[in-house]
Amino acid sequence: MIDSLTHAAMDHEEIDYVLDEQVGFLLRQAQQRHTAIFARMMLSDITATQWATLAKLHEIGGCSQNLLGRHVAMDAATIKGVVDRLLARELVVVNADPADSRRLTIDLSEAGRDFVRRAIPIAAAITEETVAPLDRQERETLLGLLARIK
Amino acid sequence: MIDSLTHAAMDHEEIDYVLDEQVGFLLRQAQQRHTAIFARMMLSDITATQWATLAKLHEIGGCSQNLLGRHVAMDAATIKGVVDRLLARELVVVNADPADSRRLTIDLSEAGRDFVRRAIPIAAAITEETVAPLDRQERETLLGLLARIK
DNA sequence: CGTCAACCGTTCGTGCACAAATAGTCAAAT
DNA sequence: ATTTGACTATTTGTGCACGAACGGTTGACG
Repeated sequence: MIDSLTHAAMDHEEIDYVLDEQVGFLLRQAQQRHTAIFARMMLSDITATQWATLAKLHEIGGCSQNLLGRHVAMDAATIKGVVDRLLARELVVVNADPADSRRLTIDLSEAGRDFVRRAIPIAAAITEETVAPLDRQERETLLGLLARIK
Repeated sequence: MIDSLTHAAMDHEEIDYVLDEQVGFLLRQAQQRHTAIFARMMLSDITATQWATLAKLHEIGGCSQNLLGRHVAMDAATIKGVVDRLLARELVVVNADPADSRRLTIDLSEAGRDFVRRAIPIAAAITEETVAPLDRQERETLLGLLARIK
């Protein structure tokens, strides 16, 4: 009797869906905290996306705008806005590609290179602060898992 | 000689900062993928934040707008926009709180309750798809680590 | 040679996210 | 009873993020 009642209840029972245990909800909150840490610690009100763009230019050197966007996981519309704001701060320079008139070549300006040099230790500290609740092994685990679902 | 050269190099060497290994950059990309999965699978062009709001209302019942925002990790300005869009779709209803004229009470509408019932299995499938590259134990680990840095 | 598919940058519209400022309301302490 | 401080919702402004559409360029292929 109890069994049949239980079984009948199961038939109509909703899936156990608890918002606070969903990976998407947790991802959003983790990123919110990271963004807040970034805004508090980074120089000159540079945002995380702007920093990603500068850091990638520092890694790979000059690059067409769209390709740069692919390197930092931004679509064409987004990278354009980011580059425009970096341009307004004179941290990057834009040149027409003489060999292909479709392309704009984006480079760090001298001020941009200087900024990156000063900001790298801060960016490292931001990462450290973001994962501060985790020990060294847990940090490695988290990076590995995130890389696999990205 | 080699040692002293190495040591001299270390003195001026920049911190090893590789963008693709930074937790913030990986978090953003993981969330981008989740958002894309969500947009592809969810009903009626409901976004992940709108869904979070509906699902939380389903969990806790009616709620003031600001408190609802705190439950779903959105500030007052953000939750207002989300509620406005849900209101335009007639998935929620708004009533003045008779006991406190500052408050607006947000509730699921009948259509909203119906939508949540139909969407819960889909939301569960979206979570499943997001963590599909991970096995059961890795999923648990990821949720635990994210919860600690959120 | 033409054309055609693939690529480049740009623009528009929608939707989060948050800081800061505003105005109204409430409760509690003086 | 007034004031104080906390809370409510709202508005404005800036910055991602992405889909969709556009026009221009390139290179390859028939």
